[in-house]
Amino acid sequence: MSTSTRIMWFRQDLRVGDNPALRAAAMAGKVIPLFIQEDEDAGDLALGGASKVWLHHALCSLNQSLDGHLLVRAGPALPILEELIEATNAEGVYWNRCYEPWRMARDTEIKAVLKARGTHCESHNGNLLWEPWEVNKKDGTPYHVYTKFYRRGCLEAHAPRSPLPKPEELTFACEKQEASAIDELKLLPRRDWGETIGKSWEISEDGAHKRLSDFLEEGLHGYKDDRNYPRKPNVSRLSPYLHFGQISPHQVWAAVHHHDIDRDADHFLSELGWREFSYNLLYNNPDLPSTNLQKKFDAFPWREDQTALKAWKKGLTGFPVVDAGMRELWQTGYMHNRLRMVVGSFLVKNLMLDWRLGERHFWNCLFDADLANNSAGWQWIAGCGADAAPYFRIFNPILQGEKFDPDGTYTRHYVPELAHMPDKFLFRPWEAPELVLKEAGVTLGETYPKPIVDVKASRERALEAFKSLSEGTS
DNA sequence: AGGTCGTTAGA
DNA sequence: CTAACGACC
Repeated sequence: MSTSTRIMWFRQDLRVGDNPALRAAAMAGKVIPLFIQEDEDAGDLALGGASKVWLHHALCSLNQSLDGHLLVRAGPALPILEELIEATNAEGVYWNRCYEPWRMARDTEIKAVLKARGTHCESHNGNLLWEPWEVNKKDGTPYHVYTKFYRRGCLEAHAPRSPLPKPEELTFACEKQEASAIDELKLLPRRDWGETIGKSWEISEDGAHKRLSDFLEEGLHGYKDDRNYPRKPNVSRLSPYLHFGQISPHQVWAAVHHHDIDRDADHFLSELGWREFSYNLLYNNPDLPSTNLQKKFDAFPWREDQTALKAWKKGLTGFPVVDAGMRELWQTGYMHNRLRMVVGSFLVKNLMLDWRLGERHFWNCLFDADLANNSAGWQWIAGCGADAAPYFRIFNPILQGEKFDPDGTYTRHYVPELAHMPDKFLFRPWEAPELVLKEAGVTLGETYPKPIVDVKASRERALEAFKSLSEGTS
């Protein structure tokens, strides 16, 4: 092996297994593993509170995997890299690509500057099964319809590569680092929220693989149907691990292929396809996080209502299934996908508040906050995105509860003040007779809010508003 | 990846 | 009278 020094710049690939850039760096020389807290480069897209908590633990774990050698810095990436190259005589910098528009622009600049000064730069694909610029229709333009994108654009192109093993040999070109360096990034909040929020997760590369194998064992069978029931163990909960790269989609893809690809496995893989689709949309539409993909929505008459927004964020809308979802988010840094659709529809359609407000809140509160997935998801539920839910598809927050949480287990867990409500009225407590409320220990407006909107009237209001948009193209 | 309403087949 | 289905929003 060469004795030259190589910087491995970790970003959203906080793992040792299946890490193409790390492997390449390790084969080329001695390695300086580096992480940069990039909030200064990120601007408005600085990490949300929950993401910081996850990142803190992920870095501690990665540092352990690297035997304490992880260098940690904070600030604009380019000067930090230049300074480190200067100080260590590093001959190359290696990273796995990220796809946030601000990162792509910045990485291009970094590559140009470093190459100009004679430093070798290598970027790899560690995060996506298909590069976003690879998947296009025959005429070279991007897909707008998910099924075509995935079935034709992805699956018929080439199979995802197999996961790479850990580097056979990893020699460091730096000393062990002070254990307190990660603490000094001050990623953990002062209040105890940071500790309680993460307690049900094992935030490490090993934890990611345990989660995957548990899911394959307990959750994949029946996935297609049971993934919609928030109390069932049939969702993978891999999203935060995938976002931070503690597991790669290639590793997940390969592990699923060790099973029969039945309808459940096929459906689960297609959810990875949605992740690819979101990245493809973001790549082709850098304004996806802030701008309606369908221009006609620019004229949409969003309401201003701070009181309603606050009630939504706090899980005090008076709609038990909505409140359960919002409280799950606040308490655990996660929300089941079915609930994301329900609370999203409620915000955008029943409250008629701008989807970007929901996007921002999710960005702050979700462990898996991911620019591509979050913005594509909100555009989907708002109806302004690509291959989006048609505008008239408005979830009924009562029926969704009755259908997907039929015995109320999930809702009662997160809305304990309704624990003793009978199933019949759990999702519509305002319709319960006085005696039923009294026996359940519920006083509407005191122990639990009255509904902040009328379902029927707000639904019609949203349909009217959407109808008012010009029926012009896109 | 929905909901609502009207119609119809069937208890 | 209710469940199942399709049209439409």
